[in-house]
Amino acid sequence: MGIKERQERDRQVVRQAILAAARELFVNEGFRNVSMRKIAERIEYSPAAIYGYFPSKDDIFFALAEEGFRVLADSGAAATKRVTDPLGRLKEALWAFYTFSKQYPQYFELMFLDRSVPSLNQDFQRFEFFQATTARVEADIRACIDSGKFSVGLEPAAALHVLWVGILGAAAINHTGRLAPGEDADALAHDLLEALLAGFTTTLHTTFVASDCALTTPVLEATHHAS
Amino acid sequence: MGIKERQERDRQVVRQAILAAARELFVNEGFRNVSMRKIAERIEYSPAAIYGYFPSKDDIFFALAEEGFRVLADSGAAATKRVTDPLGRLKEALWAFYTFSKQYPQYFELMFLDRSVPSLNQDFQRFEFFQATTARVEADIRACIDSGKFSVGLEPAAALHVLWVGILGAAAINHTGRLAPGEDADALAHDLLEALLAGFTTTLHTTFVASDCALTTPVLEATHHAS
DNA sequence: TATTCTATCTGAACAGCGTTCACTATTCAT
DNA sequence: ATGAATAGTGAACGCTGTTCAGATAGAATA
Repeated sequence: MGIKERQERDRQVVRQAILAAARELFVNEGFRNVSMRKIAERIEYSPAAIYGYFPSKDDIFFALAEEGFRVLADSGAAATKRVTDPLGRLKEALWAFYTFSKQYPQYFELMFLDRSVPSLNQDFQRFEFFQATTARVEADIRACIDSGKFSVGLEPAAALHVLWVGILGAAAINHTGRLAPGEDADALAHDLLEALLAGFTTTLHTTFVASDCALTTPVLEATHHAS
Repeated sequence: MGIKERQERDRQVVRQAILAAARELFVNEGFRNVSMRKIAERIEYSPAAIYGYFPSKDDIFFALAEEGFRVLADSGAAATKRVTDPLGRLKEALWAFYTFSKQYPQYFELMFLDRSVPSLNQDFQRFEFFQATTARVEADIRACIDSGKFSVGLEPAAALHVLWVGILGAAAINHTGRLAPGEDADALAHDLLEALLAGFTTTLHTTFVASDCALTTPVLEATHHAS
């Protein structure tokens, strides 16, 4: 009674072929150059055939994003494998994220910058790989706090988000290339992490209080923006 | 001999009508929902007519981005208008950027996140408004350093980029909404700036040296990434 | 005034896109 | 051998940015 199994196996082969073709277009030709017809041409099927395996183009991107999170998680694991010092592990993990954004710019854009894939906007928190990774880094941050290396007045989860969002900004600016001519994105990412970690080791939590400026309310209430 | 002038005036009227229609679609319906045909329908012209005013759709987006930079520059100017303290001005300017990203998400995406408009990738440094604004903030940073408020071992330009890239990351995460369920983007942006400024006031510049980890070389040389 | 020239706008078309659907061909279960 | 289920196709729908020949209107010239 191995017929059903073989059929299922065949299905997976075609499914993987679709994903491989999509991934190749995605990585090499870029995000916007992936089309159902191009995928179909590469696997020598008709465009309509793909819809027997994926409900829509978005679902293909969703599957690619899952791959991306797997690769990112493995990158982080590999980067922190040989380091036992919590602060060292933290640095490695953060830099692994930045490195990932440079090595797989298309994946990075899909996973963290793009808004055009509805399923990704909705089910973002479902990616276990990402959750597992953040949990691991969070533990390192907690260790840094407990050992007195960090005196930041933040919960580990919040501190992680601060660091991660910071390096995300550096990755984003490197991705778009929107930098002043003389600036180097790598040095920028480096300096940013340095400043953030320095702030974590010494912050008295009084530098940036809300009453200093209009931090809690929008600065622009009425603008001259044309409607 | 006012005929040429009137013709030119009429041209500008139509040109502005095109931009107004594009802007309305852009702001209300979103980035990807702007199409030449929809613009044409709104101004009651044929789609082809637009090409007499803009060489391509990209150039319309370029013009919208210019508007965006103007709005952003004005936001920054308004936010820092009543503040004379350099550090206060710096905070206001940074927060004005974050506020802008929330108030005009479509502009923000076009100006700082998107890569699908070729002309923006190429001519980014040509936006004078942005340059003028950064120069002003840079002066405030220099004042902070000179007065001893900042002991950061960075040039004002580099320090500005660090701060700006940090808040850009917070804006980006708020834009995509890719945050853990319990997290608040505003608080995150706040904590990030706090940590960065704290790092600037106290950093000994020895926290994050390259030799500590593989900061200068990619962590992922060989991955299991399917080719 | 009649004619030529110029600028502007249109309709139709091209090539591409995601997606749907009636239909065929193949394979499995009875 | 017959009926049912499955996989894949070709054609089409409505959309996209863009191009181009032709029409129309107005200004400049004779």
